[in-house]
Amino acid sequence: MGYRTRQGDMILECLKAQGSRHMTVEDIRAALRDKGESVGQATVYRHLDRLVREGVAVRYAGAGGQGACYQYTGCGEDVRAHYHLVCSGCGRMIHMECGLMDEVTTHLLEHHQFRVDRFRTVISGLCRQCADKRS
Amino acid sequence: MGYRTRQGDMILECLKAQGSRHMTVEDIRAALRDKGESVGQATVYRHLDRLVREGVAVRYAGAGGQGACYQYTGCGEDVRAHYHLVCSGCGRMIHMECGLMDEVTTHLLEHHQFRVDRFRTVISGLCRQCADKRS
DNA sequence: TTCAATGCAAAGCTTTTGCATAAAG
DNA sequence: CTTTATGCAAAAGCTTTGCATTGAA
Repeated sequence: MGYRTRQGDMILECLKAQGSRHMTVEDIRAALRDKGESVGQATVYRHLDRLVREGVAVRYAGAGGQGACYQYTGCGEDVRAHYHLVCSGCGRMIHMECGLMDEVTTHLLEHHQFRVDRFRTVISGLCRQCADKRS
Repeated sequence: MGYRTRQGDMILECLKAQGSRHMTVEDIRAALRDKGESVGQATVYRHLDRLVREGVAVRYAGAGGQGACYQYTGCGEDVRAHYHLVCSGCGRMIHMECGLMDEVTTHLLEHHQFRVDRFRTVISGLCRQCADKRS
């Protein structure tokens, strides 16, 4: 399902190379441009949507309401269920495997008729270090 | 600094009347239209920006990069805690005020050293209707 | 009378879509 | 050869800006 292309590989590489940092669509295009490559913006959007759908990346709103941020998670569909916490201070991502969150998933389904998509859900907040720094 | 106007008062009233719920710019215009009032969208944006700057309201990103959400805070009083569920099928947003989620907030802080920001956190998934439609 | 606020329309952004062309399998 | 991916440009949202006009003080 889906052909493998040079552009797709390059976009994924770009995200991976950023480690715990997120990138906007323009960040990605700029990074590719620096390597002498040019990829259409529609193509970037289409690949990022796919990566998010597959759980390889997450998408969340950037500061100030501007363009969306994308970040590599390094986990595919077959990885054990977990949620992603992203620190809005340092950008670090925490993979959270926890019984309580499994309970939440079940609770939302049974009591709120809502089927959570863990791959699209990003819990935003501050990690310990960043929270300390601000108080 | 600034004149007091009918439009400004009406917009603030609108937000206040929603209590712990947020509104988009269009929600506000629609509510005013229901009262037989018509306020230009630029005016609504300008007032909301001001209210956010003054700390009277907060702004956060809505679903999938769509319109921003604004919520009355009551000048520093705590906004009543709730999480946002967004259906990726129909785009509808569900406000979830629930004891279990309060527990989650506490749990994340105490066991994962993570301070959740409810306004930036959007739980993505499918609502009942959309889930049924797809199976 | 003065100066800020309004409303409209135009402009700016980000993201999506349609379609002919190129590339993968 | 068939099907998917690409890239361009156009379209589609949301938000901001410019400017003549209205309304507050």
